[in-house]
Amino acid sequence: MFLQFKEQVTSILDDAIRSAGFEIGDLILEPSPHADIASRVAFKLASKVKQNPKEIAEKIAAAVVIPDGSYVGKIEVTGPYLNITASRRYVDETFVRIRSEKKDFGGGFRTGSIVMEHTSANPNGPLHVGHIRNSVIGDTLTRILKRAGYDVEAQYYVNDMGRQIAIVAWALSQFEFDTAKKSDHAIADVYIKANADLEEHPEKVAGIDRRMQLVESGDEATIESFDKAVSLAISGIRETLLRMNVHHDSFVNESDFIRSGAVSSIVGEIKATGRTEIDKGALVVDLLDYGFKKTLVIQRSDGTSLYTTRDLAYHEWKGKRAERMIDVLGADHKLISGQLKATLNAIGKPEPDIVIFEFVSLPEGSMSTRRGKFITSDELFDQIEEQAYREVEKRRPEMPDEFKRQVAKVVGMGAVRYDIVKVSPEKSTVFDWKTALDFEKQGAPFIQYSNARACSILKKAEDDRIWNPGTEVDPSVLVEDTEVALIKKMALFDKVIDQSARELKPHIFAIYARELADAFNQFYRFVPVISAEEEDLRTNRLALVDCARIVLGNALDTLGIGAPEAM
RNA sequence: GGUCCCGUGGCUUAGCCAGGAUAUAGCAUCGGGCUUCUAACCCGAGGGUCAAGGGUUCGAAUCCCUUCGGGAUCGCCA
Repeated sequence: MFLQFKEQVTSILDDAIRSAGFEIGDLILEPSPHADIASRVAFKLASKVKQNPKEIAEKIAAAVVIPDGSYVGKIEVTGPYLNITASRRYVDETFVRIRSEKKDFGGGFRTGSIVMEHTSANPNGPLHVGHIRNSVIGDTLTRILKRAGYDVEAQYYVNDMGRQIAIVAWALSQFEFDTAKKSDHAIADVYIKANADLEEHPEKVAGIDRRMQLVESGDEATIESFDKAVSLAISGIRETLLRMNVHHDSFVNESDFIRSGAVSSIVGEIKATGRTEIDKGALVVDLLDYGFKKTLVIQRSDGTSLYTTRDLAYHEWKGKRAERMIDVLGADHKLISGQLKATLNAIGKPEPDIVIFEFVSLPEGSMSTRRGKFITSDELFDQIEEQAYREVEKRRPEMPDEFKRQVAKVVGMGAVRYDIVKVSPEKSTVFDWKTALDFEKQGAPFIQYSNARACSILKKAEDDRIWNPGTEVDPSVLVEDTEVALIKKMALFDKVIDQSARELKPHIFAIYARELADAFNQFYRFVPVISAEEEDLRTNRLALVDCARIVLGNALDTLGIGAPEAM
C-alpha cells in the first residue's frame, strides 16, 4: 500500500514543482517521524536555483493539488521540509486490502526469475554456527524475493570433488566411522583425524592428489568413494537445514560440470580471450584490467580443475537458467567472487550479484572444521530448545508437555533465526553461549507472542460468538492513535519488502517485523477489544486484530519463523 | 606490506551507498502499571566526544584524507 501512496505523492509533487516553476528531479522522499513521508526536495532545488529552501518549499506547497480520493491527505511545510500525511482513505483501504488479500498482502509487485545460491558448505562435516549465518541470510532473502513477486530457485552447490572431499573419502578408508552418530558429525570426526594424520605424514598427501586426478578422469571406484562421503555429510546437513526451516529447491553437484564437459568448454572460452598463460605449469588468467594484480589459477599443473573453474561453469549454467543470479558467500570469498565476476564478464557471460556476510568467530579465534574448532548448529539448536522449554515452563506450567515441547521448538528456532538475521551482514560477530541462549525480549518470541495474542483474542471472540471472520466491516470507526498507527505500520509491508529485495538486505525486514509487533502491542494495551462497549466498534477492532494476525503471520513466514497460535 | 569490511551510551544494534528537522531500537539499571482480551507486555527516567585527528560544505554519524583498533584476504584450498 505504501508503494502506491508514494507513487501518488510523487505524481502530486512533480506537478506542484513544475507549476511552481521549478525543474523536477529527485524528490528525496523518505518516511519521517514528522509525517508519513517527507521530502527534502527544497534543499536540492535551493542550491540549483539559488533561493531560500524554505521559500521554495512554501511555493511548492502552495501549488499542490490533491485529487479526490487520493491516498494523500495533506502536504504541509515545516521549514524547508514538505511533510506529507496520508488520507483516511489510505488507512481504510489498507484495512480492506489486508482482509481480502490475506497471505498475499504486501507483495507480488515484481516479476522475473532468480537463482539464489546459499549455504553451499563443504560436505566435510556438519553445519557450524558460522555456516548458518549464510543459511539464514540466504533463506530469508529467498523468502523476501518470493514475496516481492520473483520466481526464485534456491540452490545448494555441493562440492563433491574438491581436496577436502578427497580427504574425507580417504579418511573413510582409514578410520572407523561411528554409525551411532549423526552422519555429518561422524564425517567430521574422520576428516579431523585425517587432517592431523596428513600433517604428521606429509608423504601421504600424494595419495590425496592421486584421488583428485582419478575422480576427475572418471575412475568409477574413486567416484563412488567420493559420492559415499558426500552423501553421508549432505544427508546430515539436510536434516539440520530442515530443522531450521531452510529450504533448497535443488542440490547441484560440482562434478556434473566436469562430466558434462562444461568445465573444459569454459576453459576453452577463456583461453580464446588470449588472457591465459602457463605459470609454473598451471593455467592462469590475467585480470589486471579488472583491477586484480594477481592472476587467477584455473587449472593445476597436473591438469585438474579447481573450485573456481567449476564455479565458472556452474555460473554459466545458472545464467542460462534464470534472469538473475544471487550468491550468498562468506567474507573469505570476497576476492575470489570478484575474480569470478571479472572472468565471466571477460567471456561475455552474465555475472551474479554477491551478498557477502562477515565471519562468525569463537572467543578463542576463528572456526575451522579441519582442526575441529567449531560449534555445531545441532548443538546450538538443542541448547536453545532446552532454554526455550524452561521459558515456556515458567509461563505456562499448567499446559501439557506436548504443548511446551512444541512451543519450545518453534520459539527456540525463531530466536536463533531472528538473532542472526537482525544484524546487518557486514558486521563480524563473536559467538558466545551466554548471548546465544539469552532470549532477548524483543526478538522473535516478541513477534511470535504478538501473533499468538491476536490469535487468542480472535479465538475467545469466536467462542463468545461475538466474532465471525466474514463479517462486514467499516474501518472508519477506528480512530484511536494506536489503531491508525498499527494500520499505517501494516501498510508499510510492501515498502519494506521492496527495499530489502532491492538492497538484498534481510535485516531491514527483520527490524520492520519487530516494529510491527510493537505497534500491535501498543494497540493491545491502549484499547479494549472484546470488552469494547459499542458493538460496531468491537467488531471493527476484532477485524483489526484479524488484520494484525494476517500481517504478523506474513512477516513471520517471510522470516522463516513459525507462528504458534498459542504460547 | 597491499586490498576489502567493521568501529555509534556498560553490552548488542539501526541510520552511512543517494549529507539536512531533537542520532534508532533492544538488553542491562532505576521508577510506574496485571479483579479487565496471555505481563514473553505496556508507560516513564537516566545514560552518547557517532574510534581519534584533519578536510569538503550553509550543514557531516553519513562524503574525502590520515591514524589507531578488530575481522577477512593476498595463485595451483574452498
